[in-house]
Amino acid sequence: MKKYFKLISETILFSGLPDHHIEKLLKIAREKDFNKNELIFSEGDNGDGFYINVEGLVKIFKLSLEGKEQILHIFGPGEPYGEVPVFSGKTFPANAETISKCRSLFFPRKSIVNLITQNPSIALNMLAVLSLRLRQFTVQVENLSLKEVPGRLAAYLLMLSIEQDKIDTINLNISKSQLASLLGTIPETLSRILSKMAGQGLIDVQGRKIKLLDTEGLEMLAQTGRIADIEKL
Amino acid sequence: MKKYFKLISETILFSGLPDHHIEKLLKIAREKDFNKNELIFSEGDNGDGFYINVEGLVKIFKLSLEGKEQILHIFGPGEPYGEVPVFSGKTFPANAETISKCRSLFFPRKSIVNLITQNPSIALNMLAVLSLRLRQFTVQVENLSLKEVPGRLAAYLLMLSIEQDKIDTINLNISKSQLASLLGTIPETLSRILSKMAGQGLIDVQGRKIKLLDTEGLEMLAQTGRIADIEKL
DNA sequence: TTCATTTTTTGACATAAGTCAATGCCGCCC
DNA sequence: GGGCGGCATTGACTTATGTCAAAAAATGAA
Repeated sequence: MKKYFKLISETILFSGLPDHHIEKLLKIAREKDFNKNELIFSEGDNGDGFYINVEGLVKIFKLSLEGKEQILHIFGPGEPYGEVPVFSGKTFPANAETISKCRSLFFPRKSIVNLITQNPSIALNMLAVLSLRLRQFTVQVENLSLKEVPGRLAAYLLMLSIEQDKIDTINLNISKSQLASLLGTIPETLSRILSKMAGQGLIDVQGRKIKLLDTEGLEMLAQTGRIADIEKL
Repeated sequence: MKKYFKLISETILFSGLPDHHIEKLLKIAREKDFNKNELIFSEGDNGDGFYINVEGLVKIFKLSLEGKEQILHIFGPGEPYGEVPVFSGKTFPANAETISKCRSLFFPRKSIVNLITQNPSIALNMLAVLSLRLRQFTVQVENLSLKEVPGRLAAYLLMLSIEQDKIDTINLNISKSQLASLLGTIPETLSRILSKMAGQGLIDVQGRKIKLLDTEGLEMLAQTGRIADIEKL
C-alpha cells in the first residue's frame, strides 16, 4: 500500500498529519476495484466505513420514485466519500456508483473511530471536511432555488475553469447527460441552453471541451441567474 | 451561566457528553442578545466562533444579487449554528439574522479547538452532528430538484406533524412568506397550492394552524412529488 | 471498416411556477 | 376607533423547463 502514501498524505482529510499517522492509516486501508457503472453502495445501506478515491470518477446521487436521478457530487482521485454515516451512525443517505473504471481505498468504521479517539488532530481535519461539504451543499441549494439552469451552468463552468486552472478551454470530464443531472435538469434542456449560450458568443462547445469566450458575461449570468439577461446581450 | 447547563447538555452538538465537559463548555460560552431582525453575521465574515441558540428564532439565508432571499435553515432554542467555518477555517457561507427577539450562546473558535484537542469524545459528537446536517441537506437537494412545490410542501407538513408529535393540527410557527422561501418558492405560489390542497380535502388551513385531513394523500404527494397526482383525486 | 448501441440534438407541445398588479385581511400603534 | 403597514390572496399573463418523439451524431465492439 506504500504507493498510496503520497495520495493519502495529500487528501484534505489527512493533510497535515505526521508520517507515522499516515503509516497507520495505510495499514487500515483496503484496496477496492470497480468496473464502469458499478454500484458501490446504495441509499439505506449500513455505513461500515468510508472511501478515498484513487482513480476514476464516482457519482453520488439520489433517485426519485420515477427513476429520475439527481447527482449530488462527482468525486475524482484524492477525494473522500461515504464518510457521513461513519459518524451519524445511520445509513448512507444516497447512492454511489462509478462513472468509469475505478479504484478506491476503503477505511473500516471501527479502525477510523479508534484512530480519531487517539489522535484529535485527525478529528479536526474531518470536521473541516464535513464543514466544507456542508458549504458545498449550501451553494447547491442556493443554486437550485435561486438560479435558473443557465445561471447554474455558467456557475459550474466558471468553477471548472478555476479548478482546472485554465482561462480558456475547460474539460467537462463527464457526459452531458450527467452534467444535466448534476445541474438538476435534463439533457434536452442542457443541450438547448448550451447552443443558446454558444449563439450568444459566451462559449464554444466541442464535445466535452468548452471554450469560455466571454468570462464576464458568464459571471454576470452566474450571479443574476436569469436567462432573460443573456437574451438582451 | 449555570442556567444553561440543561440546554447545552441537550443540544445535539453536545448530547451525551459527561457533566464535567459540559461545565467546561459553559465556562467558554458568552451570552449574546439580539433584537428582532438583527443581523448576527454575514456571508464572508470570518468565523471566529459558533452559536447555540437559547431563545427566539434565527434564520440562515443567502441573498441573490437582486435581493431575493433563500432561507437555508431556521433555528430555535437548543440548536447550534455558524459552526461550519470554525473547522474549515474559512468564512461564513451564508447570513444569519434573527426572526424574533433572540438570545444565543457564543463559543469562541480558539477555546473550542483547545477543548477538542484535549477531549476527542467531544470531536466525535460534533462529527456526528455535522453528518446529520449533511444528511438533511441531501434530502433538501433531492426535494428541490426531484419534487415540485406541492410535494415539498406535503413533505414539510408531514415532517412538522412528526416533530410536533401531533396527528391532526400542526403549527407552522413561521409566516407563510417565510415558508415559501424555505420551500424554494414565492408566497403567491404557496398560497395557490395551499388552497388547492384544501379544495382537495387534504388539509384545512386556519392562519398558521393547519389541520391534516388526509395523511395518506399527503404522503403520496410527498413521495411522488407531482402536482398531477393530486389533480386526479 | 461496419454495425449496433448510446448519447446528443432538434422540434412540437404541455405545464408548473414566476411576474406584475390589485385587492383583501388583520394586527398594531397613535 | 380609525388608519397604517405588513401579510396573504386572487387574477391575468409570461416563460422556463419538462415531456414525448424522432433524427442525428458519436462511441465502441466485432
